[in-house]
Formats: sequence, C-alpha cells, structure tokens
Amino acid sequence: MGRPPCCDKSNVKRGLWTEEEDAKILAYVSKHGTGNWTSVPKKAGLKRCGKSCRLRWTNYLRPDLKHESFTPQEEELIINLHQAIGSRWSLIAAQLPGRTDNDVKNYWNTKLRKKLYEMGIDPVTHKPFSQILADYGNIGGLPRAGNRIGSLNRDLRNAFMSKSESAPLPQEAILNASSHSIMTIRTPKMEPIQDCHTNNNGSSSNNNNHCWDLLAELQAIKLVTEASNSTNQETIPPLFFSEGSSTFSWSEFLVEDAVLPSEQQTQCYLDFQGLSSSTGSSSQIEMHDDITQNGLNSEANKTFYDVGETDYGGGQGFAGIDKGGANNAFGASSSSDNSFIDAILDQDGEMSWEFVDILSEPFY
DNA sequence: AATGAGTCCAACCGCCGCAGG
DNA sequence: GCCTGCGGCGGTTGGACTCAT
Repeated sequence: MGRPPCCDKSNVKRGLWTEEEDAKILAYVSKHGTGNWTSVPKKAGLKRCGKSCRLRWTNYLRPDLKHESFTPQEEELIINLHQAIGSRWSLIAAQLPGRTDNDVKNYWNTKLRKKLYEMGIDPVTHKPFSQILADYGNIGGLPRAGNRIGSLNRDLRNAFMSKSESAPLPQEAILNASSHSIMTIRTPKMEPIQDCHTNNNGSSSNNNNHCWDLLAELQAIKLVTEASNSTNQETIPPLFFSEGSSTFSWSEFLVEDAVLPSEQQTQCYLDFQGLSSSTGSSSQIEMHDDITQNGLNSEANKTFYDVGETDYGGGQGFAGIDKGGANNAFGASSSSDNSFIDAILDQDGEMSWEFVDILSEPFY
C-alpha cells in the first residue's frame, strides 16, 4: 500500500523537455508565479506531470541559476559541507548561490567522489581508506600496545573518533579538509557516542540525523563556510584539547608501533611547529631540536604520524605518513610529500592543526 | 568509420514531512 | 487524531555525448 502516483503516468509525456515546453513553463511562471504545481500542466498547456514541471523549473529554468562549471571554491565548499553534514544536498546547495541540490549531487557523484577516491579518501567518511581498513582490523581485536598513544594524543584520538564514528557534531568538530586550512575542535567535552545512535527508548537507530537539530546543522554550515572563506588562519581559534595541561612534553607525542615486531618498531612523533615560526606552509616546518637531539630523526624512511592517529599498517598507507623517505614529511622538496596534519602548539599549550595539501596532492 | 566503454547530467522515482480540512 | 494533497528531498536511471580502440 503506497501513495498513489501524483498523476496518470499513461497520459503524461516523459523524458527530455523541448524548447517549446520550456517556453510554456516560463510564460506561465512569469504570469502566475510558482506554486500549486499540480495545476500548472493544465493551465500551461503541457502534457507533463506537475511534479515534473516543478523539477524542470527549479533545476533548469529558474533565472537565478548558474549554468557554468563549478569553481574550485565551490568544489572545496561542497567537500567541506559534505564532510560536516553528509549528503544533505539541499542544505549544501543553499550555501552555493545559483546551484541546485541536483547540480551539487550530480557534481559530487560524477566528479568529487571520484576525486576523493583517487586521493585515497573514502568519500563517505572522508577518512583515508587505509585508516578505515586499519579501524576495521582493530574491530577484530588486534593486539594493541597499552601505552601507545600519549595522553594528549589520546585526547585528540577521542575527538577524531567521536567525530567520525558518530554523527558529525557541529559544536565540537569542524573538519575543514582543504588545502592549508585549519581544523579546529571547539569543545573539549565529548558527548558519548551512544547518545547519537540511541533514541529515547534506548533502541538503536541507524539514522544519525536524530541527534541533530536544524540549528546545529546550520551552525555547522556556517562554521564550515566561514572556515572555507577564511584566508587568515590565525583568526580561527586554536584547539584547546587538554584542560589544565599547559606544560608541554615531547614524550606525550611519541608513540609505538604495535603492529610490527618490537625489533622493527618505529619510533614516531607528531610534526610540530611553533605558531610563530611559519605561516603554516609545510615547507617551513622545522624539526624540534629535542627530537633531533634524541636521535629520533636520524634514520631514513622514518614514518610520520597524523595527529591523533596511530599506525595500524606497519608503517605505510594512511594520511599523514610520508612515503617520500626521510624528512619529506616536513615538506621540503619532494612531490610525494603531502597529506599530513601539522600540529601547531602555541606558548600556552593550546594546539591547532592543519591539513596540508590533502586535496591538492595525491596520497601515493 | 564503426563500435564499445565510460562519463555526464537531466529527469524520474518513491519516500517523507507538513499543512489544511 | 486521521486523511489527503502538496512540495521537498535524496537516490537512481537512462539517454546523450565523448573518447578510445
């Protein structure tokens, strides 16, 4: 038992619209305006379903529509918004003047999704595939080093996990995965993931949207849009992720590789820069003296890790790992150097970090 | 030139929420 | 509270077009 069709399908024309039909719609709308689409076919002299007339108008004939290609700025905004709110095409399109949800959806399905695939990013979760595989492997209870992540690092990890495994939480996490952009996690307090998957009866729900209200979605859109439009990274508040932890220790950021046998384990560390040291360009990042002096940066083919991430794959294959060899993770010269997150620590112990060329460069 | 594969996108489909009776 | 109609939405389809062989 379903709703009956909106019109008699045997008696309506389908398929592509002719110029003559377009002219009839335009003439009708210019005279009567939009609304009550079910009566439009009859009044406009069309053998079309009213719904089809509405779609033709909203997706193609509306005078405020853009028909040219998407700009890189629009592309970036779509990706960021999709990451923040998922495939809510109408909400995304509302942030792109002159674009319809159909436009955005088609562009995503034909261009952007493929582009992310080619970059090694899952277009659904916006995570690197290798990380997803690693996460999948961990579900089976792979042995993990109990102390593999420093406490600060663990806080970051929790933030990532809550963001990516539950519904996006606009108050907490805005991931701006654009080139040279800042990712901020605005609220240290993390809500239990379960809250986003459980309704009032305590039963599981696979509809993540239940934990969002419209206001929160709009806040997310606003924040992502602002972040995308911002050219001044310094204006974005840095992350404060460890309450009361104003002192900094490099040991917090050292992790062990729990996958490789102990004799092959790789010491690795986060990639730091002082806020005052650069504009955020990867080529300007310098190794901290303490690390170098400790000998942790001495051998070739060292693996560098993302902020908040650990190595599940034996040292290869997810965003943030440098595949270009020694020191390339610092972005000095190699074309294969890309796609990692730079942590930025200021004098107060507050941290923000940025994706570096995650969109503009391939992963491999 | 013919043909098949791949790409793109306009249009369709079915479901949903909302408003009005 | 229920029913109905409408508009909106996201997913999918199918045909036109492009490109490679």
